[in-house]
Amino acid sequence: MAQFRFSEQKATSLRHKITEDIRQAIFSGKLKPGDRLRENEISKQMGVSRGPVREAIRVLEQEGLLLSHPYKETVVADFSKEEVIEVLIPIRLTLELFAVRKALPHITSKDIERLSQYIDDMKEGARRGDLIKIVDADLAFHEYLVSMSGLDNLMNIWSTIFNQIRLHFLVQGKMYADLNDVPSEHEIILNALKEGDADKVCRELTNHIADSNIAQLAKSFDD
Amino acid sequence: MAQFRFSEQKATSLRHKITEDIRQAIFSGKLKPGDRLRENEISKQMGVSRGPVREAIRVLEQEGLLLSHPYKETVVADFSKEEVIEVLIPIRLTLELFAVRKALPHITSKDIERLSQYIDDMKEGARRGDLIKIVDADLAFHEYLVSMSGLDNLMNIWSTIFNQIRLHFLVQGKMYADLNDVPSEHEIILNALKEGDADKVCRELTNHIADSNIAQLAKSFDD
DNA sequence: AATCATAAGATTGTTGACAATCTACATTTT
DNA sequence: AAAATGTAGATTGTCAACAATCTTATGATT
Repeated sequence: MAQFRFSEQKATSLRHKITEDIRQAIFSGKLKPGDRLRENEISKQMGVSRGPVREAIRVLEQEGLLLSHPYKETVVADFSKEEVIEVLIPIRLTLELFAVRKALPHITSKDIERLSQYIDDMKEGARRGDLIKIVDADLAFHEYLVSMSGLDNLMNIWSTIFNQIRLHFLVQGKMYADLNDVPSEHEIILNALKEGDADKVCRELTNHIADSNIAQLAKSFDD
Repeated sequence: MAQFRFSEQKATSLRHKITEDIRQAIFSGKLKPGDRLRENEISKQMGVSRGPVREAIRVLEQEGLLLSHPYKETVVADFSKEEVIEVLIPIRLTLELFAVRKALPHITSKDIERLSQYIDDMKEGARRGDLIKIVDADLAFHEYLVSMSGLDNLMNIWSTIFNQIRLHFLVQGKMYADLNDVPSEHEIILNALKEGDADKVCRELTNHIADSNIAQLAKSFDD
């Protein structure tokens, strides 16, 4: 096995899996905002003790996905439409613009290829009416965009904010006005990236994130 | 006691106090970047069990102040000068500008008064050469500025970033070029706030945060 | 009936013991 | 001596029991 290399084994622990499981339960809609989490119930269902469950809760609380006060119940967080529109989305946009400006100078053809792939996924999702596939590809596209900055810290903050927005949209139900718009909007961004025009990329990103998202939310101002 | 109201009693718990104690140890310089945290040692010194200590570690890990991997040691995080200059300070500035624009329309004379008080504290600190007093007042000024936006979520994100920056400056030692500049720089911002000129406030804030901080860091580019 | 007090049960917080894993050092092997 | 192997001790991860606090239901008091 001269040249062969095994891929690195990242040690894991119960609390990491539990954290991921709960997060997954939230983003799959099985746990909705306001739903209560009982440590006992969770640990019994998972077949583990309450210790690691509590640690997972602390992590998710810090991510803003859970709310918890001493001796009081823990519930899934809820983000008001106002907070999403006025705070979360503008912050997300700011971070993403910042990331893209950082990334643009040293972007490679591999990056373009990968972003292209995500757009293809969106197209296929749109064709088959597979909302989950579109959501996943949408997330993957933007996540990769931010990761291209190479700034771990930025990535972490962005993820936190993005997840909060995501949770709000999830509970709102309607995420996109028209599934077919999703790939085309991202294609515009990708094209601007290819041209290497930072200002244009930012302009299109702003269009995409701020305008479309907020318009989508504003439309349902009656609930 | 017709009109009187007691201040709310927020129930607390060991893990909160422990979290605060460790955070305090970091910001007081007793724990420096790279220093190792042993759960056993901490719990014995504090006279508590490891459970709440571990939960506190999870919280601080999520805040970016500690680094921890399964079965590996936990250490105090370190932020490179590059990361602080290129990422953390720009993000901090962005968030603070955002907060100030949100706050400006409904700012009150009470707010102005309070900010004024912090500047007085800076002056007294400068006169007595009390660095800690200046640092505290500086933090309090900006924290209050952000809190005036009324956006809890924004406040949380800002605090996280600010603490990371703070940790870096702490370890660098030299925080201000000249103690006497601190109150005057903040006075400029306060005056712009009084005028209610959002653009001017933002311009001065940018000057204050980006330029002075970064210049201060850049000066010591030899380490 | 509405308010207050009380107690039982449920839930979260904390603890000390045990298990899994890592680290550093000693031992062997080459 | 250098590299590989194998312990012993230290450290982190997990567990199950116990304590503190909250919540709810019940009954007493007005």
